[in-house]
Amino acid sequence: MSYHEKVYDITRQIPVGKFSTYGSIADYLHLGSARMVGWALKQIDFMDDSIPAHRVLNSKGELSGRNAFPTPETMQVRLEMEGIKVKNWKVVDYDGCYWHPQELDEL
DNA sequence: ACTATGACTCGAG
DNA sequence: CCTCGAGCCATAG
Repeated sequence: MSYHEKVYDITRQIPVGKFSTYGSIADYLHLGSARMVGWALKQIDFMDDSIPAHRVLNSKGELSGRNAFPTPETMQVRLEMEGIKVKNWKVVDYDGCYWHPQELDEL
């Protein structure tokens, strides 16, 4: 299983109304670099739109990948539809919506 | 083999 | 809030 698939696998498991970050995913999968997560995610839009890539943000809760979507607003609109408030390209309630893949092991 | 480029991150100023 | 530098590593040319 390539690391892209692992990234997609984790991304698909992010709960609705929550978001995760490149760093936490890279850390959970032991990729050694958050850049790899971002790289893997940008490959998605043209191969599988069932992956909620909009729920993966940078360490500050900012929508750094908005430009890779059809329109920059797509990412924010999807997040707000799921209940995550976004202001000036960043999550308002960071601590309240943050989700770490580590929680998969605690179930 | 080498360089440049990221949906990145963290600390310092 | 913003800028820099360093560390990161798969991919593209």
